Amino acid sequence: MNWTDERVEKLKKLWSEGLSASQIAAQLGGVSRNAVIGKVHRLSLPGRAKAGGSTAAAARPKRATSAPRAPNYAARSVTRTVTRTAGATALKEELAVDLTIDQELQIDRNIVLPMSRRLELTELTERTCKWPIGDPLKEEFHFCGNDSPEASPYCTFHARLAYQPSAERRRMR
DNA sequence: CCCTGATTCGC
DNA sequence: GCGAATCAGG
Repeated sequence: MNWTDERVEKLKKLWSEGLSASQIAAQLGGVSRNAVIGKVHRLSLPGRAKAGGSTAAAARPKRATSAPRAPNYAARSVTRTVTRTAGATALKEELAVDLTIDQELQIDRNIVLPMSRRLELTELTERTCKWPIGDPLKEEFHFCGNDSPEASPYCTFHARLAYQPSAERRRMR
C-alpha cells in the first residue's frame, strides 16, 4: 500500500481527531500502526499531548466532577435523548434503560452514555465490546469497542443491557 | 498482558 | 520515504 494523497488526507483527519495509530491503521487498511506512526512523524504532524498515553487520552472528553448520586434504593427508569445529525436532519433517539442502584452511569448532565471507541467492524478484537451503535446502513455506524472483560462479547455496561433479566424475573427474586 | 506513541535504521 | 523492530510508558 502506498501513501496516496487520499490516504494521507484521511490519516491527517483521523489523527487530528485523536484516533490512535492502530485505529487509524485499521481504517486505512493495508498498513500497520507503525506505518501510521512513521508517516505521522514524516509529515511532522503534531504528536500526542503526553507520551505513552493510553486510548486517545488527548481526545477523551474530560468528565466534569461527578455530581452526587441520589441515594435511591429502588430501581427506576430513565429516558434520555440522544441527538445526532444525519445530513440536514437532526434525528432523535430515545433510549429507555432500566437503572438499578449504583450503576456506573452518570445521570448528570449531557454525558449519559459511556464513551465508546467507535470501532469499525475490522477493528474489533477478542476483548473489545461488540455492541453495535447506530444504523448499520449508515456511515456513522460503529461498535462500542470498549474493553470487554474475560472474553465477553460486551463491555460491562453493554453486558448489563444485553443480559438484562426481565423485569418479571427480577420481581420474583 | 493489553494498549499507547517515539525512535532507530536497514531497506 | 517507508515501516518493522524496538523502546518507553500507562
